Amino acid sequence: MATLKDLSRHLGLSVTQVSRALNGHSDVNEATRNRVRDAAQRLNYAPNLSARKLATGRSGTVGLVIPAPADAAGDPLFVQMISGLSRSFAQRDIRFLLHIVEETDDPVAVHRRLVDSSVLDGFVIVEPRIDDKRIEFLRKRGVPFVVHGRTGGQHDHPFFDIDNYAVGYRLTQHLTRLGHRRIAFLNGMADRSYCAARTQGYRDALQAAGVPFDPYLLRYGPMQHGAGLVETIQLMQDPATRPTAIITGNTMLAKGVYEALGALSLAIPQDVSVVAHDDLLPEPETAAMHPPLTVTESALHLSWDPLARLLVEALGGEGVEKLQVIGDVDFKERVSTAAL
Amino acid sequence: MATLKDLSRHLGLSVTQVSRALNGHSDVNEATRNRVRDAAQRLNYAPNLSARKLATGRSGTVGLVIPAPADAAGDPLFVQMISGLSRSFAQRDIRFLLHIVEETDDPVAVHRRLVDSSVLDGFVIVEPRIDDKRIEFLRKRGVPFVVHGRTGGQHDHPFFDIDNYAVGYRLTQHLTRLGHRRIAFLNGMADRSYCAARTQGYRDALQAAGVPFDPYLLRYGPMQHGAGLVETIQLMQDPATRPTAIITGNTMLAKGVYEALGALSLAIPQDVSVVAHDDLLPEPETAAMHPPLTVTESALHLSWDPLARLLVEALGGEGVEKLQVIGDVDFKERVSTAAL
DNA sequence: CACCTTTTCCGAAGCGTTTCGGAAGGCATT
DNA sequence: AATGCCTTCCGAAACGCTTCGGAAAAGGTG
Repeated sequence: MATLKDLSRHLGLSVTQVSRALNGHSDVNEATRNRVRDAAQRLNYAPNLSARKLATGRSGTVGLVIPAPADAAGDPLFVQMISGLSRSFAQRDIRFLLHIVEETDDPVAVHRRLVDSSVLDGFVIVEPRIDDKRIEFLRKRGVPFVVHGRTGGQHDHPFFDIDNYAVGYRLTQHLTRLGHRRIAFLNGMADRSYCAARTQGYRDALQAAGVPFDPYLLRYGPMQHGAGLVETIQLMQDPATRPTAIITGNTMLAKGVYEALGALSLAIPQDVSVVAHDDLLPEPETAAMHPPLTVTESALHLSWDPLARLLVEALGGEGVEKLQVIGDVDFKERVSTAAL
Repeated sequence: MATLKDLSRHLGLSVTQVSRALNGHSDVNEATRNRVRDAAQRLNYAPNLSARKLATGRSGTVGLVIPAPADAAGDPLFVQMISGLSRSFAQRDIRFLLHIVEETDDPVAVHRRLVDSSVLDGFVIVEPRIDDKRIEFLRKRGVPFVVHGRTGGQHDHPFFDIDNYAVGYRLTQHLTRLGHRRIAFLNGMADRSYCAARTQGYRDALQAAGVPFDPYLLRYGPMQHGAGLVETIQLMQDPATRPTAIITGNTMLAKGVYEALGALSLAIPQDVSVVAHDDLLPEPETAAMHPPLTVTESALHLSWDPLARLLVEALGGEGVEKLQVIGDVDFKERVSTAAL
C-alpha cells in the first residue's frame, strides 16, 4: 500500500503538503493539488484509518451493537434496519460496522470496550430503554451517538423518533369517540421508552373521555404474532371483563388478534374493534387484511437515512438542538372499528 | 482513557516495560507484572487498537462482508451465521465486524477499501464462487482469510467445508441402487463451488451406474421453497421426460418439491422418490416431514466455530496445510425413496 | 577479584497521519 | 529600498503502541 511518504517522494513534495492537498486545505496551489490527486489515484493510495484515528481521533467509522434476533427464523425488522443503516452511511462515505452480541452480554460493557479500544467514532442506539445505561455511558464519555427513539428523562441527545404519545392518544381517542369504554392495549416491552410514551397517550386519551384506566387491559410483551394470539384469547375469556376494542402496538400483534378473534368466532368490527400502529414493514399489509385495519402509520424504512444523517452531523460537531427530528405519523381510518 | 504513558508515570516504570508486562513478555519480573496488571485494572486501561494496529499491523479485528438477505422477510441462515460467527470470535477475544453491502456492490472493491484503510486483520469469506475474485484479491495482497467452502482450482487457502462431492455422489448412488435412471437434481446457484462439487458427485455416481447424464434433469437456481415448487411442476409436466426421483440441494427446496408433488397428486415414494441434503437448519425438520425425508446431513451450525478457529490460527501464522478442515456428512435413510 | 550469565529494565525509533508554527518568495504599497 | 501581505510550501512534533539493541544490577564461576 502506498503511503503519504511514497507519494511525497514520488512528487518531490513534503508529506505535509501532500496531506493538505488531499484533504482540501486552502493553502495549496490548484495545480499541485491536481498533481497530487493524480498520483494518489495512480499509486492507488488510501489513507490508513488507524493512523488517522490516532492523529485526529476520527476514523470515519461508526457502529451499531445489537443482539441477533431471538427467533432463528430471522426478523424482518432486523434485516431492514441493518441494510437501511448500512446503505445510508455508505452514501455518506462513512463505514458502518455491526457488532453482534449475545442477548445476555452487558451492553454497556460492550460499548465501553469498543470506545476504549478507540476504533469507532460514534454509535447508533436502537430500542432505547426508559432509563438507558448505554446512553448514559456514551454521554458521560462524550462519545457521539444518535438514538432511534428517545430515552426517558430530558432529551439532550440527538435522536430520530416519531410522536409515540400521539400514536397512543389518537388510536385511543378514535375508539372512545366511537363510544368504547373497555379498550385493551397490547403494547410492546415495558422497558422500552416508546412503549411508555404510547401508554401515556393511551391513558391521557382515556382520561379525556372520562374512562377510568384499568390496568387489566394494558398488556406488555413481545410484539409478535404469538403474543397477540395468546393475549386476545385470555382477554376474551371472561365476558364480564372482556374489552370491546383492542389496540396493538404493531401489525404482527394485530395479526395475532385477528387470528384469535376468528378462532373465537368474534367478528371484526361487529363484536370487537381493532386498531394498530403500522410501521409499514413489508409484512403484513394492513390495507389487505380482512377487514382492512385502521392504523396510525409511520414508515420505519424512512428512519434509517435521517438517523445516519444525524449521526454524521453530530460527528461534525453540530449542536444537539438541531439534531432532534420527529417523523410523521398518519392516521388511516379503514373499517376495523365500529361504534358501540 | 488511560494510556501506557499514564501507567508508566503512575508506576515509575518505562513505557516499554509496562507494555511488555501487559503483553506477557518473559523479561519482566513477576512482581512488577502484577503491579502493572493491578494498575491497568484500576485505571481501567484498554489498549488503543488503532495505535497497536499502526505499530504491529494487527488490531485483533476481523470482518465479514455480506449483502443483506434478498427477501426482506429475513433469512434464517443469515441470522444463524452472523450470530454463530460473532459468538465464536468473541470467545476467542477477537472483534468481529459485519459490513453489510448492496447486492450490486463490487465485493472486491469493498474488500479492497477495507484492507487499504487498514482496520481489519482478516476476513471470513462465505458463499465462495467457483472462480472467486475476493479470494484471488486477498491472496494476492497477503491478507489472512478463511473460506466457508472451497474455491474452484487448487485449494491453497484455509477453509472449512463439507465433502460436497460425497453429498452429490451418495444421494445419487442411493437412488441408482434402487433402480432409478431418471434422477433430477435441483441444485443451488450455478456459480457456487459447493454446487459444482455436488454436480460432479451426481454425474460420477450416474456414470458409475451406467446412467447417461441428461442436462434437462439438472437445474440450478435459488435454494428456496418457491423454486422447488416451480421446478418440480415443470419437470413433471411431460410424462415422457418425467424423472422418477428428485434430489434437492437443501430442505427448503425439498419442501417445495413435497408441496408440488402433493398438488399433482403424486405420492412419495410410490410415484416419485425424493432425497435431499439437510444442513440442520431449525426449519424444516426432515424427520418430521410426510413422509420423513431421506437425507445427507451436516450441521451447518457446527461450522462457525471451526471457521473462527481457523482464521485465528491463520492470523497467528499457522501454515495453510493445517488449516483445511472437512466437516462430517451423515447419511440418514428414511422412507422417502422406493425401489423402481 | 576479574569475568561471564542471567534477569530486569529502558531509550529511541518507527508505524502513517495531521497540524502548529513558521519560512521563502512574489508582489504591491509606502 | 524597506515594509507589509499573500500564496505556497515545509520541518517537527504528536497521537499510543511495539520492538530493537543495549545497559545496569545481581548472581555464579574460576
